[in-house]
Amino acid sequence: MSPEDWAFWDTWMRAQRLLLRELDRGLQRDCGISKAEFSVLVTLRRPMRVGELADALGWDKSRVSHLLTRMEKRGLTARSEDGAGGRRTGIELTAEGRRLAESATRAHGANIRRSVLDALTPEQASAIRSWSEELVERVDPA
Amino acid sequence: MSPEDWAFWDTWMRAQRLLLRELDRGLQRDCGISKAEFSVLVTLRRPMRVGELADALGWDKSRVSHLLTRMEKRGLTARSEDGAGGRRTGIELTAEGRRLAESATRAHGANIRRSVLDALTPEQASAIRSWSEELVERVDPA
DNA sequence: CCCCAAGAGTTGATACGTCAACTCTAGCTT
DNA sequence: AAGCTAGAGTTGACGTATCAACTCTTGGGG
Repeated sequence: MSPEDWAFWDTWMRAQRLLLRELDRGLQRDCGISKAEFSVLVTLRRPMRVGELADALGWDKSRVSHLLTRMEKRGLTARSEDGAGGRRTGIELTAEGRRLAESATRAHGANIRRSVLDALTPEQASAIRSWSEELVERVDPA
Repeated sequence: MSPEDWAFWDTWMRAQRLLLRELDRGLQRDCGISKAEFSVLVTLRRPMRVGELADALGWDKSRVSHLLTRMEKRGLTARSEDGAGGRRTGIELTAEGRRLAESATRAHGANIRRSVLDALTPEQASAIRSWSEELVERVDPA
């Protein structure tokens, strides 16, 4: 790696970190939740199993389980008690969770638009899109 | 935010996460250190104060202090005992730390080149470079 | 029918980042 | 010189991510 390569890489990663930090703080400030919690809220649109949610998010089951435990304590999600027939029915949002999902989507979307999308030129957007798609395809074709 | 905007954003962030995860694992596998530790190793080329290192990295002092405590336990860095004259002399790499810094730079650089740089078209690279520079300038002009 | 193997989910240990509170020192004020 | 304040550094608490170990259920052989 040449010094220019390192400089390019450092700047890129620095921009990335600054952006994520700004968005995280916005979400925390406006809605009182973390980005991970936001992801759960918008993904859990219907009752699911833990494994299903983990797959949808591309996360590890353990991470989902820990996060659900914390969200459950705050009344955002619920684990349904094992059904009488012995079937596990899974997890779902509470009414409070659904309400938050709605308002957080609005607030977070506005932040993203303002901090990122509005500042992108069409060429930048298409280059980033193509790079992202290629990388996802290469690393995680599923 | 339109559904296309959300899809664009989700793909971008997903690519970012996959990339960082891959590089982190490579660094851990090849050198036994985290990305944060790598940053300290390459930045701490001479004895410094904690605050100076924190500024250079753009991190908070507390984070640096915690990380130094962990790295010290593993023999990578040392806090110099307060000098006789009452001057604080700060922190530095051990010989082991210097050795690791050298080899990790090589290994990590090769991973970055292979996973990222070699896969970028010139247009993608220049779009990403310009976006990164603009964002860093906007958010953290220092 | 019993046992066991596989999968789902949870838990605990450890590492990490952030925030706020704390300690210590040095330089300044009076 | 005594006290105060500002800045540096550390620590503790908490939320979070990852890994491995564990439990529980279930479904399939014997």
